[in-house]
Amino acid sequence: MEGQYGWGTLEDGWRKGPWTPQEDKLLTEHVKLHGEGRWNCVSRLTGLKRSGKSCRLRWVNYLRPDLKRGKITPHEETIILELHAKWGNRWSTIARSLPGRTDNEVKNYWRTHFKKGKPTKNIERARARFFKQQQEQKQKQQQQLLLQQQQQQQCQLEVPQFEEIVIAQEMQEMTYIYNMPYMFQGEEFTGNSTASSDEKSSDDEAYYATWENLWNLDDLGLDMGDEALPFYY
DNA sequence: AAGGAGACCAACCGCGTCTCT
DNA sequence: TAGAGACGCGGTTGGTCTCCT
Repeated sequence: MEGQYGWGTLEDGWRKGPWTPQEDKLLTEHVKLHGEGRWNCVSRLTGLKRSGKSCRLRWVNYLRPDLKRGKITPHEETIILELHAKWGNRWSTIARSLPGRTDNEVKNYWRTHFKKGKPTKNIERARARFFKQQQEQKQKQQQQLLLQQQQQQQCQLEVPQFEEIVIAQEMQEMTYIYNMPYMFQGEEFTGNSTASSDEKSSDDEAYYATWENLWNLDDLGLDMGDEALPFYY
């Protein structure tokens, strides 16, 4: 059974398609009165010819008063990238870290901006900046280690084992990546890009390859459990 | 000005998990 | 403990808008 019913269609007694302002009003009043949850009771209590599923979705994605309208900011974009690298397509988990944003919004944003290796200019700059800063960080770290070794040799102290040095470096990189979203806060990613392809060294390309994997995580079909590690492992 | 392409977003669907009886 | 219903999540679709040629 299917027929025209206002803007949408009526199927199995349930209305489908775009919501009308009247329906929105009914649903909003219902939630104000009874709170969220028990979505299957909504149609009975309000007279709305919408399934519980449809009501929940409309409320969560559109009617909730705490929703943030407008475009995703560069800072939010960075957070999305970071968390997607960490959790994959767990949109609701990612959305929880972005107050006022829904999983649907995050998912749509990811698909239009990053799916199929189509990073925006902002992301290109973010990547370039990430790489540059990480390189600087590494150089600094190596210089420090060298200095430390020299001092230890002079004092005839035991030099740290190679593994210890590597672990220390990795720890520092992890801290850096976790702090990325905060470093970009309130900025327009105007940092000088080092992304010029002609200037890339082989090391550069290795890092870029890592980022490319991040953009195409979906395509890898990875089954990441709760203990899934961030991409840089 | 018109048409095509791509971006954006609301909404639906299917499936897995949770909760209650 | 098992089954049914409710709920939540990720994937997908389709309509509208915007920009470019």
